Amino acid sequence: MKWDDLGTDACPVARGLSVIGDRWTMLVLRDCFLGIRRFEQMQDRLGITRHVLADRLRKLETAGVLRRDQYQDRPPRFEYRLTDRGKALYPVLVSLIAWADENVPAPDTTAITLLSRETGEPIQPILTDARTGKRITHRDVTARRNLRPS
Amino acid sequence: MKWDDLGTDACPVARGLSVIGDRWTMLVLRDCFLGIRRFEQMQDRLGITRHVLADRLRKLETAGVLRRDQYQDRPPRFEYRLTDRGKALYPVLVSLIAWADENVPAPDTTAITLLSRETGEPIQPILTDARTGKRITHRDVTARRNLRPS
DNA sequence: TGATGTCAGTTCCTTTTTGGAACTATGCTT
DNA sequence: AAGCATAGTTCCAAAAAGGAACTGACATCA
Repeated sequence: MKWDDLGTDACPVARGLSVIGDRWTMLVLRDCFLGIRRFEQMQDRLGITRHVLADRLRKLETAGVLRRDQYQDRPPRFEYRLTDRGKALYPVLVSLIAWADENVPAPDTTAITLLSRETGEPIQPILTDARTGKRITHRDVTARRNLRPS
Repeated sequence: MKWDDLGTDACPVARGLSVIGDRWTMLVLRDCFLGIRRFEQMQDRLGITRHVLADRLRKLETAGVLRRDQYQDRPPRFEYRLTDRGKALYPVLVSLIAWADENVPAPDTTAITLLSRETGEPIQPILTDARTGKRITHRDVTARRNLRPS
């Protein structure tokens, strides 16, 4: 498999990674979820080089994950916002945060906790099945490859 | 920020991506979750170049996500298995699958469905808070940066 | 008026990473 | 003896990322 073919692969993992599976994209999206919208701000925060950032934003726009809005005419200025498709990536981000918090040691100065906006209590994200309400672990699940009639 | 510094960043997203945030790593782990254990098999399935695969496996072993087991002495042969830390990545993988299935169109020949091993029914993974049982969306959550006393 | 600053990029060049193919080493099978 | 299997390594070319400077349209400051 070649990187450029991931987007049309039968496997959803491959297709997903064709959009978010590179060094910087999820960090860009993290900033979007934190409310960062502008090029300069992202570049300052991420330390990514400008043309790589421009390229990623273009690709995310093409993929329908971000929308590029003009917020001022003269001179023309743009900001990037998550679309619904982008917002739908939140579980991926949260799962990653939960994993990293437990499995990749933080430097001892800072860390981040997710809090319920309602109660202010820390949340503990787990994956459940919407139908049964039961927790999902890799032991409970198999994968079926569906061949559609052609 | 530089790529090599991600691993010690205060942000768990950055730390997580320092382990799994490159082009191929999650595809390698997908195969591991599917029961693939050997170098040749992974290389055949992924089409990744051999030295990149060797490098990723080494890094995943160093990160404690995979364990390299010798399964035969003469000649020495090894296989790679998920550790508990690796298995803990399952929610990230499932969230990605769920997102891609809905948001990155598949070619019309095949797709993959996750099934409950118990009931055989398709599962519909959602993220919930283990404490309250409520569904987690990005509107319900804020992030707190914890400064520990030094 | 000129100098400086902001924003959203682009351009140019260097360094790093990846791709592609061949090669190594050890034993097993025909 | 000639392949085959496994788990890599080595070498070179191509692609991607890093770094720094530059552009263009405006605003602000002195």
